[in-house]
Amino acid sequence: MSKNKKPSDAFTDAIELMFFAYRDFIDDPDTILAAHDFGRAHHRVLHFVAVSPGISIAELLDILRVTKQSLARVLRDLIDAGYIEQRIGASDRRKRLLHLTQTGKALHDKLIAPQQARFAAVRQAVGEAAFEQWKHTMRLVINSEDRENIDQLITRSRAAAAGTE
Amino acid sequence: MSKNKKPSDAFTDAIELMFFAYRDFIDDPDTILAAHDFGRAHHRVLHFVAVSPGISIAELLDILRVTKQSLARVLRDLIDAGYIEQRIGASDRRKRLLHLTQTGKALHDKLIAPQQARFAAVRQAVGEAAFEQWKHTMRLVINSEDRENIDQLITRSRAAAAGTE
DNA sequence: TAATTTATGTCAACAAGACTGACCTTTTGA
DNA sequence: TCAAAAGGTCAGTCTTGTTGACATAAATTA
Repeated sequence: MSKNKKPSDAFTDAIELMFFAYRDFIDDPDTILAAHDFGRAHHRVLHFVAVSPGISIAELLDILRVTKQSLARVLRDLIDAGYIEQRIGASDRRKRLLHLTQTGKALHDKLIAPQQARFAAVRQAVGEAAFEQWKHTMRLVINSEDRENIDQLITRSRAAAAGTE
Repeated sequence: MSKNKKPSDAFTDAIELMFFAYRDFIDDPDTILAAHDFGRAHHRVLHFVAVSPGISIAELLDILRVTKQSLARVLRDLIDAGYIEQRIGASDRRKRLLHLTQTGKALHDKLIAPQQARFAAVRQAVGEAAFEQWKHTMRLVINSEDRENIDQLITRSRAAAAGTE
């Protein structure tokens, strides 16, 4: 009975999986952040500075898609608290290039750890191949016009991470 | 050089895919909602009432993981605007069971359409099997203690959707 | 050199949506 | 009958998003 679905009824499971997976995925860092009097907005800034050391304000605005004012507020908090430092650009002295301090790196590591553990468990459960397949599929959920930029960002992230050791 | 990664450097790509995929996934409905003077919070309520007709306030609070006050505000908006109606529970008259009105259903359809289109394109690109594999993997991103509840919710969603035709 | 554009900072004001804590009514069930 | 459960509501706070205006320093262009 009723194996027949309207086309418009499709994909509700996928949509709900996005909601619940994201909800849980973001929950562990949120708990840690609360203890530091920071919020998700601070986390996002910390993360993209971590993976793109030397990123400029304009680039960060482009990734986060928030206004200058929204960014300025949380960035100020992070700088004042000594987690991020600004360096004046060598080639273009108008630019403020952002870097994590040692404390900033430590906090980022602490925030990312539960998310890494989550994905380590997932890969463990489904296997390497299925996990790579998941990433490939997930990439296609992103707007097509953004994919190449994000590919580059992820490549840079890998390089930055490798440089940390 | 530096093919060797620290264990702590792993999964950054997966983490960023979560961020960007969710960002774009949520963007289309947001645009539609703005035209109706509603926000994401309204969307979430509308959605879970759509897929679980007759859901109670307490159940909805449990899914959304927000406070009674947060829910009350947006629910009030939706009821006042005629998108959701409350029916007093037959077996327990303390409960307010939530249902979409015809207008509510129409709005929900409009909001979910771009997300369905997004996943239709993804499934088209990767194939049925890989898409099912993606869903299986995505389910494991959810906290293990929540998975069975969500399985049931998704099953109910399917039933509700099938009943619509 | 002078004028313009770019990158960034900052101020004020506002809105959505989350939170806490208190207190209320209605209904149920022991 | 009375405590517990389901829900409603009030007041106040916080974070994070928004707009629009204006300021400064450095780079670029005419």
